[in-house]
Parts: sequence; structure tokens; C-alpha cells
Amino acid sequence: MIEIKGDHFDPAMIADSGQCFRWRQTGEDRFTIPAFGKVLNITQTGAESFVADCDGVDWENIWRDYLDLSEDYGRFSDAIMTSDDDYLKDAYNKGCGIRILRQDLWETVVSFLISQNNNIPRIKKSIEALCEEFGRDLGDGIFSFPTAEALADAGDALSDKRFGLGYRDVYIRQMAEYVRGHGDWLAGLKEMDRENAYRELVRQNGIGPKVANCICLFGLHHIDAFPIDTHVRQILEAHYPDGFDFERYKGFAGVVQQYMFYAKRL
DNA sequence: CTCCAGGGCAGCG
DNA sequence: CGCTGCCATGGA
Repeated sequence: MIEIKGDHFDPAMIADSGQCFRWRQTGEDRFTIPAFGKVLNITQTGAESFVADCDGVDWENIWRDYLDLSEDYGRFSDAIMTSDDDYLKDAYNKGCGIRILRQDLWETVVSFLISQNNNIPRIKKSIEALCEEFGRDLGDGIFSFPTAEALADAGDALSDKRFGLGYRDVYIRQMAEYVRGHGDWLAGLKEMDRENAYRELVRQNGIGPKVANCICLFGLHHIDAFPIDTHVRQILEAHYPDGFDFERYKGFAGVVQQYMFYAKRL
């Protein structure tokens, strides 16, 4: 057990933010978080105080970074709340506890391949089914996210109806086989800047502009990436008819995007 | 029944 | 370039 302090940090908002699909609320103020082959249970004990069921080593080496608690989100809120963008200010007030997680890249790639033309409950069901079938048993009914090798070995089994992948099964299989055959591809992406990573990602079958931007934002932590999905497109059309000024939030447009996405889906 | 969901692709012009 | 039809699936 370790005690934590965290401003601009609300696990309930993050769990429902659409950036991660495996967080589960397991109590009044308790969340169970599988990542990197481990499981963290975090319980809110006050406005900005929490307890986590890990030791100090894992906290410093894994979870603090994963939860992005080293980043100062005050600078984002300041920029937004001192602007004259009333729609964004309202969105920020609704989603102010969101942080952009530093998730595992491979898990992010597969998760957002599944996300295309899909809805969040179905995405979650597909991912859990894949974890149960091809992941490692971590106890308490929780399984690790399957490796590229495991999904490549799965082959045609990915087309099984219980995974609910639909036509996306081909994308997952091709991606898993590619990563298995190119062991340094994921590591190479992490070395690239956003534009080069984006260009490399969209070369893959099944990864278009939106999915590539989600991988850049959630898997590579390029927080200036701005994925435009069906929700965000509707927001931009409804509230920014003369165009959205990306320059205004240069450097953290992806954080802005998350506030808007969360607020709309409430 | 149709429409929608954190889209992408191939086939047009 | 942009536009259109199609791609599985399940819930509303």
C-alpha cells in the first residue's frame, strides 16, 4: 500500500474517457487497472488523495509514469480557462480529471484497430475476450493483454464470433504478424517525432488518419495529436463552424480533444 | 426496419 | 485530390 496525491486526476473520468478500455470500477471509489502485465488497485480517499496497492518501487517505476502524474496539467487548464472559448471551458470543467495515460504501445495499436467504426462497449468486450483467450492469467479473473506473438499464433481463431471483431480480424492478424516479424518496429516508433510516427503508422493496413492519431496520442504520448472521430467531427461542426484554431492550443491539442470528447459523451 | 458506433479501403471521376 | 459504397456486429 502506498499513499498518493494527485491533482487533475479523477479515475472515474479516465475510466470513461475512451482512451483506455480495460479499467474497471470495483468499488465505491475503487478502480482496478491492468497494464504492463500487472494489476493496480487504486482507491480514492479524499479530494486529491488516493491509496494504491503496490510498493514504492512499482509506483515509481511503472504506475506514476503510466498515470502521467508527473505532468503539470495546471498549465493546460490555465490556457483553456483564460481563453474566450466558452464551449471548451465548459468541456474542461466536465472532464478536468482526465490525464493522458502513457499506455503500452502494442496494446494501444490493437485497441484502436478494433475501435474503428465501432462503439466503446463493443470495443471493451472484444478486448476482454482476446485477453482471456490469449493473455496470461494474472489472478482475480484478470488477464494480461496478449502479446503480438500470441495474436499472430492465434491465426484464423481471431475470426471466431466470440471476439466480435467483424472485418477487423484481418487488420489484427496482419498487424500481429508484422510486429512478430519486425521485432524493432514498435521501439522504432517510439524514437520518431509525431509526424514520422504518423506516416509510418498509416502505412499499415487498417490504420488510417484517425487511428494513427489515436496511437500517436495514447500510445506514443504525442499530446499534440488531434484524432477526429465521429464525435469530435460533430463537435467541430456544431461549435466551430468557422474552423477550429489548432494554433491556439499548439503542443497540447490532444488534451483539449479529450476534454471535448468526454464532455460530449456524458 | 433503419441508424449508429473513437473508420478505412478500393474504386471511381 | 474528393466522393461513394462497402465492410461485420450488436444495441438503440
